[in-house]
Amino acid sequence: MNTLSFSLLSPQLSPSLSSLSIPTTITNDINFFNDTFFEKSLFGLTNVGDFGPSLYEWLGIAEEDASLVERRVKHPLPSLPPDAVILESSGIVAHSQNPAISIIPTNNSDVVIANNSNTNNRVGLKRSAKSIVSGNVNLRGDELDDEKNNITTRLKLRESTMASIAATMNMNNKRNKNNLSKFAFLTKSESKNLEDGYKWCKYGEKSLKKSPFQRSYYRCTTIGCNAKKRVERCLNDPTHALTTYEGLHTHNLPPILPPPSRSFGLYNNSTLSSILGRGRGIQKGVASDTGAGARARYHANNAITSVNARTDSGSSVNDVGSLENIGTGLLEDIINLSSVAPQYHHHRYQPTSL
DNA sequence: CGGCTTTGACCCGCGC
DNA sequence: GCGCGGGTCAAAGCCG
Repeated sequence: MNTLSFSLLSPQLSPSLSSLSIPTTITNDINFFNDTFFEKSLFGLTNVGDFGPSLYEWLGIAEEDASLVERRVKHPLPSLPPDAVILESSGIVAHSQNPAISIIPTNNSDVVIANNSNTNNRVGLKRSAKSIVSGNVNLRGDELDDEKNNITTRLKLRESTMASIAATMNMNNKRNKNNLSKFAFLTKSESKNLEDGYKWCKYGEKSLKKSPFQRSYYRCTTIGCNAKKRVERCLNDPTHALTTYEGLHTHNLPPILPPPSRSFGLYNNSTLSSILGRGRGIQKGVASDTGAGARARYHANNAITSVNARTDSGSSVNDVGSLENIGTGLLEDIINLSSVAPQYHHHRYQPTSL
């Protein structure tokens, strides 16, 4: 198997991520998706795990194998929307109620962005991973043709996805000047927030010199966690939101939501808002906590309560406890930024220039 | 009234 | 040293 290998510039921050090798060619070797892969992959780097199982399907891993993998890794992968489709041109777009529509580059220089006008060109991808990988299904002739197309498209997607992850990691490594793990996601979204399952506190917003749009600043609300993210509109395409993550989560995903489900819409913004309580619009629940500044938190009754230093008032957030209770997230929009937004080429990603 | 966002001020690093 | 621009702070204000 051909692989791409990278080394992190700041391994002291991520000891388990001192190097990364990912395949550049399609692999059906389940052994590749082992602990090392996940711990050293983008998912391990970002600790954005604890997602549903469907990315295994996305990657073309049979469900039974995915189950084995899930038992072996600490951080399952993002779930794929149930109505996700792969365009004939091998891009993937997640159509759902969730406004964070995924776009994955087909290669380093081509990105397919779907909209309602080209849905006729989509190839459905709702078959089980088992059927995709093993073909172990009873299909009519036309269905079999579709299935073959799906398999081909899926494998192409996996290949391009791996390449995309490699490119993203490579870009990230080159940017790691300040010993901070940093990477970005570009999502097609009317919302500013990419729902990743973590609970964020918005602590600032700035107008940017080089952009007519404002940048929002968030930090993870979990005590001791230094993860931050910034969200801004893509300069070239305001319909896309650029989310830049900085630092590593030191905890698992808080189980705010019900267990992973293939129902992507379950985690849309309105649902989040209703689950998480009162709020003002779409940011609620994703970037929510008490105000900025010194915060004290305590554990009580299997819950973390965030306490604002000014008001001593708390908001209930569930524990970050056992894996069995871990929720899910939607961080699945890995993209090679330079391919869709030229202004985001490597040299623009100096840690202090964002 | 509590929880959360907004927003102006302040801080800090960098380039000139 | 100064100014610019990005990042952060925290009081005020909004909303359910």
